[in-house]
Amino acid sequence: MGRQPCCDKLGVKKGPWTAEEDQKLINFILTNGQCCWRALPKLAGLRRCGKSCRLRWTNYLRPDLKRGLLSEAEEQLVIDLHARLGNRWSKIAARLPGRTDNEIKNHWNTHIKKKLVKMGIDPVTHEPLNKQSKTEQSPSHGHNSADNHITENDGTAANSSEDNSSTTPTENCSTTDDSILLDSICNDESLLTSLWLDEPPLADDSWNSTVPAAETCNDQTSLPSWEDSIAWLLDCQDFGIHDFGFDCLNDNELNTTNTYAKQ
DNA sequence: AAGCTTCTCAACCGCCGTGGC
DNA sequence: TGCCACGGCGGTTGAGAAGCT
Repeated sequence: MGRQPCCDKLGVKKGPWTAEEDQKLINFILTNGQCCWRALPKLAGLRRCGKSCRLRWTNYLRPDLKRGLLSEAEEQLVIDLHARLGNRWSKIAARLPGRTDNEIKNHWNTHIKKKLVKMGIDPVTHEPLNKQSKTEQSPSHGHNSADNHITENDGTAANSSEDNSSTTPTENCSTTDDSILLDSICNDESLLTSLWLDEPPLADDSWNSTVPAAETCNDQTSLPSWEDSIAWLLDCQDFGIHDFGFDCLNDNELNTTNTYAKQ
């Protein structure tokens, strides 16, 4: 029997999104907020699966996304969080404002994994590879690496960063802000514990306040026109919010900015 | 310049957790 | 209590880009 498909496969378009589809999706979400993804395609006039719409929005169209490669500090933060949380990409992404789980997952698989292996570190356990080979006979070891990592941090991941600069070019400048972010998160055990305990992610919270619900955005007297909004969103796609300098804002500042924008 | 290989990342797939009935 | 619908997540795929010979 099995589950029903998430959407009617017949007549549902797949593959890369066109600019026109993007615009329809942006238009709809700006107008109505993020409501029922399943019904969205029909309401927005898209021949897409609701999941596909959600993915497109969260991974590409959201205006608060940073574009471009992860900075050195972000990369180090990902390594550190992965050592503690395992492949919980959404949780890791929640600690990196403007980054998506998909983006981090991709970066991990294409860059960080290789880098760690090169450095002799097992990307799964974050243990040195030779040490790993000695202990891998133990049936319990590595079975649930995430569980192991959360209970203790031997500092392997943190140490692993030392020769990062020699192995990978720094595509983005590693800012002081990034370093502060890294330090504050990595040193905050309670924060990491709360992540492990499925506390609501802050970055998502900040975003949630960005998109007005249909009921709450009726007062549009001061809002830019839809054309302006869409143009701005599409600009964000091209340049990334990072390029506007918004990434220096913390979540509260973003909230404030978003609240102000709604007024 | 052309063909081949490797890399990147957007997008899809299927499973899981949760809430409503 | 079980079923269903839905949103969300992580693993995987494949088309296009980039690099190499």
